[in-house]
Amino acid sequence: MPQKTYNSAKSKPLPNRLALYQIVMQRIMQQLASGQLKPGQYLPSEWDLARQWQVSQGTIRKGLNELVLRGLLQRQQGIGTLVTHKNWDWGDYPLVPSPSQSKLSPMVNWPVVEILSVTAESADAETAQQLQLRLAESVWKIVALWRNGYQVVALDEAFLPMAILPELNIHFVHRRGSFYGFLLQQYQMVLNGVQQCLWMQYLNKDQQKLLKHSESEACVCWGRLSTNENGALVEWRRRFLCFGHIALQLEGMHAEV
Amino acid sequence: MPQKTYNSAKSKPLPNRLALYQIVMQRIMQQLASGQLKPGQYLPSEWDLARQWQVSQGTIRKGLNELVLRGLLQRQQGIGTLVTHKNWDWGDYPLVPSPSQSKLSPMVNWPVVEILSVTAESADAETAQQLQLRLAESVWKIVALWRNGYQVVALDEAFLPMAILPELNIHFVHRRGSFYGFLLQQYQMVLNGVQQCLWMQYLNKDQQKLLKHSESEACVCWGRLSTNENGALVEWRRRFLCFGHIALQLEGMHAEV
DNA sequence: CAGTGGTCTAGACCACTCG
DNA sequence: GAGTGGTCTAGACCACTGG
Repeated sequence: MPQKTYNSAKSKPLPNRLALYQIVMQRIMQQLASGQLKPGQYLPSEWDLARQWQVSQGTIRKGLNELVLRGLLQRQQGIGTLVTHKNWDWGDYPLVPSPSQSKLSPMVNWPVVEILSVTAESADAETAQQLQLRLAESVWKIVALWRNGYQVVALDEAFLPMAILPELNIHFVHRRGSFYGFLLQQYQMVLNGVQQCLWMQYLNKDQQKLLKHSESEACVCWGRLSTNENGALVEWRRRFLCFGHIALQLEGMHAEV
Repeated sequence: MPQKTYNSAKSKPLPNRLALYQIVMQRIMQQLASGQLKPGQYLPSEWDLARQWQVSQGTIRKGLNELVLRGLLQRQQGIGTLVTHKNWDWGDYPLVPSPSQSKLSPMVNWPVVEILSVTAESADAETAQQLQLRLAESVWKIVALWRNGYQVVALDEAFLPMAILPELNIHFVHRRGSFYGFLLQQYQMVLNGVQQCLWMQYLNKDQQKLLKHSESEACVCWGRLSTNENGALVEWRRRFLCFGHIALQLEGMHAEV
């Protein structure tokens, strides 16, 4: 009689199936998106989850570790695993006082988003290249403004191929707090940033007005390209940043040893 | 007779010992620093390393995975594990054409560093706060200029507590290509970035001259705080960036699924 | 002390690449 | 088919936290 060893497929021999630890990740993320798991809340222990979902503790562990890397969870030896306070749409990075003016206490601020518009457009050269679309192919354009208190700190322009998200409901998007949470709940889609870059460019009139930015100065722009779990390019997002005496803290650049 | 199971200490019951997978990491990094392993070169297979260093394949695996996360190695299923082409001092991030002008081919450029000076100074307010020193405590200040071809792209100012690196040999530093490689070889010290942030500030006269930057415009500044493997703060580095039509590509923000 | 996450092992099978 | 990395299991022990 063969002993129970590696039952990879769980009766599903497809080559394209998700790994068990990825299913673990998805389950956790769905609980996050649905609100069943809230920031600050503790998860069941690894062994409990293993029993509950009928996989080994090591597999649960690997799945949770991936979510720790993504900044969704954090762990404390001897205590447990809990959900971080994270702003998905902003992209993990809080605002702090600029180091060059750091007499203040290190207050960490999370800006708040307001979605200004969701429109159907045709891809311009930049968007087409980033998302690997043909020129003028249909995309959704989402414009959003980030505020830290009363101060405007960033303008987002996100572009998503309409082919991938055909029935994106504009009103739904507007009502939600988190756009990425919306994607997860409506499309079971988890975005995974694959490339980021940083550059400077001059703003157009509309952008200047929204950011109250002067015409003569270039603005810092932070671009991010994201895929879904199948590797398809889903979003190209440009973020125009308005630093006052504020800095963007990119912490946790690597896993801690 | 007890079967061989978990022999954690390897005859070293200290509580502060490094984990085996961290020793694996150090060995690999030392081979990188010494030049025994070169960019593009393949490592022995996981099983070979496991036999060679008398640990299990899973432990080798975990160590290598950490180095993949740090961008030092990359893996290809069915092929092997190889050393990436990486510029330690620059911090992993290549220069690419700015997306807003992306008619060009996606040429990736690695800038070249020139160390301008290594001096002993006393910590100013910003440095003291970042490195958690007392005001005016002794630090090394290293100034370096980054060029992409003939174009100056960044100015680095790094501060390191003299207490941690008492005998830093100035001539040694100057002769080396990589400062972090130098630290690894001379001090067996591996820096681990723990915090990064991004802000804008005006440059002083010296900085303006080196970067050929105008007085009236603010410059993008990228700060990075690093510890050694014991968690001691070792370096506060400010990088003043001069984007032309160039962008800084921050790829591999998260582990790929 | 019990319970949690962290490390480690041994062994199995899967998926991919190449000759 | 041989060899590589990728996933998974079962079981062990360690290190930390709290009551």
